[in-house]
Parts: sequence; C-alpha cells; structure tokens
Amino acid sequence: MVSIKDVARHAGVAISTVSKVLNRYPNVSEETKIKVNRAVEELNFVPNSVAAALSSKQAGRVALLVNLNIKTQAIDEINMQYIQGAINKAMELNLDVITLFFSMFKDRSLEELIRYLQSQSIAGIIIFGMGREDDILVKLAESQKFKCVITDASIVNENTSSVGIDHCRAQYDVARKTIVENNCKRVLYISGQKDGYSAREKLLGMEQLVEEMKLTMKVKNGGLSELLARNITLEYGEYYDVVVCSSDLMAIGAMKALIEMDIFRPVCGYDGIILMGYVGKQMNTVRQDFAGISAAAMEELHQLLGGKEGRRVKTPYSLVRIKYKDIIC
Amino acid sequence: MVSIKDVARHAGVAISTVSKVLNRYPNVSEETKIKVNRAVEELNFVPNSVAAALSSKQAGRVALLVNLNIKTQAIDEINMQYIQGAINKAMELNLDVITLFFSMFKDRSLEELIRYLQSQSIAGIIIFGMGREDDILVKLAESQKFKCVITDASIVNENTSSVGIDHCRAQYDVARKTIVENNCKRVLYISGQKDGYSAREKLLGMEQLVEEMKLTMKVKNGGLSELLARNITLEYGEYYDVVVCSSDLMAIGAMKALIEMDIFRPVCGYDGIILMGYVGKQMNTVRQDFAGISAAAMEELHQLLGGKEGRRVKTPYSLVRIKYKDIIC
DNA sequence: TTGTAGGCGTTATCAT
DNA sequence: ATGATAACGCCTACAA
Repeated sequence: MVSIKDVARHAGVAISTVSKVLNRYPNVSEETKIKVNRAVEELNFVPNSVAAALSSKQAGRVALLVNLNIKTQAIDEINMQYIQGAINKAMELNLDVITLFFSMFKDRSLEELIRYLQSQSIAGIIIFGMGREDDILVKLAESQKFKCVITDASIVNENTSSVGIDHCRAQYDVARKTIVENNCKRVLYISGQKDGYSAREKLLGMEQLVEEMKLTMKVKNGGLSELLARNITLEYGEYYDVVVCSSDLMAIGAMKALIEMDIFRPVCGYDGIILMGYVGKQMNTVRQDFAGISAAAMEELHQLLGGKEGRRVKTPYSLVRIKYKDIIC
Repeated sequence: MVSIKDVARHAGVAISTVSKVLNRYPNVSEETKIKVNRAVEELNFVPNSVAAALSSKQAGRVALLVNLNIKTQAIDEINMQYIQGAINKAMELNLDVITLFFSMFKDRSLEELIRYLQSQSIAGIIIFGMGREDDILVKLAESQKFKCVITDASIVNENTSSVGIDHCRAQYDVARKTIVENNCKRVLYISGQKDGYSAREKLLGMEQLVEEMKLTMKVKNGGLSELLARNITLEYGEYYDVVVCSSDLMAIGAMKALIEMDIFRPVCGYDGIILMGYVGKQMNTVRQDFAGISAAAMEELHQLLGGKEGRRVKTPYSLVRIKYKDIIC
C-alpha cells in the first residue's frame, strides 16, 4: 500500500507538508502543492481513512441508525433509499459510514451505546425514522456527545439538526386535495404512532383543515400498521366519506378493506412508496424523496462536523398518484 | 475515552498483556486474565476497532457490495435483508462493516476499486446479487486481493466462497409443483439476465424438467424486468399452459398481464418477496431466506479471514404461496 | 513556508 | 508468562 510517506519521498517534501496539501491547509506554496499533487497522481495514492480517523477526532466517521422493522418489509424501500442517499453523499463528502439498526441496541443502555459509538471513532450520527418510543435515541441526541441529524423529528440543539418535510403542511395538503376532489364532509383519520413526532405534526395539519373546511373528523390510531388500519376501516369505514391515512401502508390496508367491503371511499396515503402502484386503486399520497432527505441529512451532518450549529432543514415534497404503469420497468 | 492503557494501569500489567488477554492469546496465566477482565469491567472498556484495524492487517474490516437497482425499488426488500443479515452477523463476530453500492464503481477501473478498498483497510468483501455483466466484480474476486464471498454466483478459489441456494433444483422444484398441480404441457419460461450465473443454473433445472416430463418449452429472456415479462406474456401467454418466471417481479408482471388479458394461466415465481402478497392471485414461488444467506456469507467470510479455503455453501429454500393475509401486520 | 516530532489506540515482535 | 517497544498511517502543534 502506498502511503503518505511514499508520496512525501516522491515529491521531495516532508510528510506533514503532504498532509497539509491533502487537507487543503493554507500556507502552502503553489509550487509544493503542484509537486505533491503530481506525486499523488503518479503513485495513485489514496489516503487511508482508518488511519485518519484514528489520528484526528475530527475525522468524519458517521453512523447511520436505521429503524428497521422486520415485520413490514414492504417499506424496506424507504430505509433502502435512506441508506443509499446517505452513503452516496458521504462518499462525495469523503466521510466514512457505518450502518447500524435500532434493534441492535434494544436492550442496551445509553452509556453502552455511547461507548460503542466511541469505540468506532464515530463523530456524527444520523437517525432515520425515530419515534418517541425510541427513548434511548432521543437521549442520545440530547446527550450531545456526537453531532447528530434526525429525520422526521424535531430535536434541535447546538449539535443536533432535524431534516425532513413539513409534515403539518403536507398532511394538510394531501387531505385537502382528496377531500375537495370528492366533496367529503366526514373524515376518518388513521394516524401513526401515538406520540410520534411526525404523528403530532400531521394531526395538527388535519385539525387545521377540519376547522377551515368545517368538517367532522374521527381520529383512530393505526400504529403504522397495515392490519390495524384495515381493521379500523372495516369497523368504521362505512360511516365516513373519506379515509385519510398517515402512511401509505395504512392507506393500502384501508383500501383493501374497502374493496372487500365493496364500498367506495376515497383514501389518501403518505410517503409515496412504490407499493401503492400494486393495489389496483389509485390514491393521492405525499411523495417524499427519501434519498434526497438523507443526502440532505448527510450534508447537514457535514456542516455540523465543521462547526455549524444545529437547525431545522425543510425538504420539498409533492402530491402524487402512483400508477402501476408508471412504476414498472 | 478509556483506552487499553488505562486498563493496563488499572490492572497493574503491561499494555501488551491486556492486548493478549483481549485477543485470547495463549500463554497468559489465569490470574492475570482475571485481573485484566476485572479492570475491563470496572472501566467499561470497549476496544477501539479503528485502532485495531490500523494496527493489524488481519483486523476484520469487511465491505458489503450491494447491487442496488434504483428502478426496481420493489425488491429493495431483498437487498435490505441482505444488508441486515450481514451487519447483524458481523456485529456478533466483531467485524466492522462498510456498505457500498455497485453504482459507485460503474465507471471506475478495477485498480481504483482495489485501491479504494485498501484505503479503507478492507480485508474481506461480500458481493450481493452480482451478474455476469458486472465484470469488474468478477475480476475483483478473481484478483484474490481480498477474501471474498459471493451470493448467487459460483466463483470459488482459494480466497473466494460462494453462498446460496441450489438454483437448479429450486427452479426445477417450483416449476414441477406448478406444472403437476395444473397438469400443464406447454411451458413459457421467462428467464433472467442473459449470462447471469443463476440464470444459467435455473435454465438447467427447467431443461431437466422438460425432458423428464416430456414437456415443450419456449424460453424468453425477461431481463428480470417486470415490464418485459409483462410484454412477453401479453404476446405469448395465451399459447402456453403455464408461465414460469425466474423472479417474483417478472411473475407479477406476467400475472398482471394475464389478468388484463382475462385468461387464466398458472404462474410461478422465484424469491419469495412480500410484494407477491399484494397481487391478488397467489402463485407458487421459491422462498429464499436472504437474511440467512447473508449471515451465512458473513460467517463464511469470517472463516476465510481465519485462513480457511474458499468453497461452495448451499443454503436451504422452500416452496411457498404468499397470501395477503399472511404478510400484513 | 516547511520540517520535526509526538501522539491517536492497537497489535506484534522481541527480549526478559 | 510478562513487558518494552516498534510499527500501522495519518494529523498537528511547534520549531526552524
């Protein structure tokens, strides 16, 4: 393996000089820069990121914490895009990434988790799909031991940013569109995890809408479960004009139930997953660009690692209907 | 951060002694082992794997190479299970993992790829879902610069193992079952990527079956594309008794086409993905335990890193029908 | 502006 | 059986 030492020798300068050039320090003459860069080229030198990570605590090792729910593989799509977007952006930014799953820490303490991350020389973490029930992770962010970016939540402090779409507005938008299109009055709203961060925001959006349009609304907690949403719909569906769901999976459960009941009610979902195209009936939904969100999260983490303060970053969304013909290829 | 040095001091021994205890070297007295382990406990010491990786080339850093096809997110399920199974097993075995995607190396040379992996101190790699067209990866395995495990292929050499189910038998089994159940004679077989490793094996299984049962068979290349399978079925479906597909996605495409054509033909798939439950019509398919396969792959890589020779590892499979009711939760 | 040298936390090779 | 000590490859004061 060709090391910085070889480059230094080849270029006729000191090791530290090479390091400075590589890390774009000021106070290096154009001339030596060129010498060094040529040596790098000629030797095909690629810096060893492991050594870099060991040497400086600043080095960008990043952990992805993914909330992988084994039971609903249908939404692996979302996590996969999260992972993909993050890793690709990380490569661009020259950050090293390790991927971890919530389940790995289910019965570990906060301290253990922190020690594990430290043993991996992790400087920053991104948490995907955290809910209120994942209290270790909430505490992890609040401990501020690491730079931290969270999607779909709203913890913000000096070392923590949140990235994601405006759930309140998005939920409002998609529900309004569906309701107006179908001229509905009585809304059955199947919400997500109780006490989830985004669940609260979405509910807020619904309440605004209800007030504004003078609707009536029944709220049931579907726990992000397709089955629960199905059962709720079987029980209450016929008494309402529209079923608004805070996730596509629940929307699918609701729609399948309605089809079985042989009654028509418009249903709208939330997320924009491909699976929506396989259900037969089209529904309005909110398309989030998950890969984009996680790329933005990585970018934001990069900023935090560079010393910037935590903040809230809003990402764009759009309203769509997903058709089978559009998604197959 | 508490380091090996602290442990040494706390236990009243030398650093190297601690290291020996931690890595289960022989020639350490019971007494000192106990002393050291107590110190480890008391200080909550967790070894820094980055430093270990830097110090010893043996250290187990592993790269996952995943073939992520952005266009067919429906099968992210498979890759997600691969990733999950591998990472969980790696944690068990104390191996560090980084995840990479084929797309990152699309227009890079083999040498660049090797250098990149070396710069990450990677000792072993697992390649998921490689096809013949990914020639860089084939060369990567053949270069033997790293210990290597491959799923769904069959490169085996001193430093390379292959892990996966017996595609020839599995394809034979699922097709036979479907054909016998429906008493078919004329088979339309939609195969996968031309020249893919597993595609060849599956075709072999079909040819055996055709000969054995005295069937006639037309083989069309569906390129693992739902759309292509759909079009093939639209064109040829009616002239055959059964449509055998070498992937679930293609089976779904075929089934949807048949439903549109309003004719019934049994269809069978391959992989056992959840999406099969959303199509409405049940089909026979081969269920592979992808997480199990990748766990086995990681285990095998661990063996290779420990000095064992490459080999072929067969994993189990089963024939199933996936029903909507079974998969929702 | 450039170079020297110490350190990051381990592992591994020697002596002892 | 145990302990110094030199790597591993890089970063970064600090000195020149």
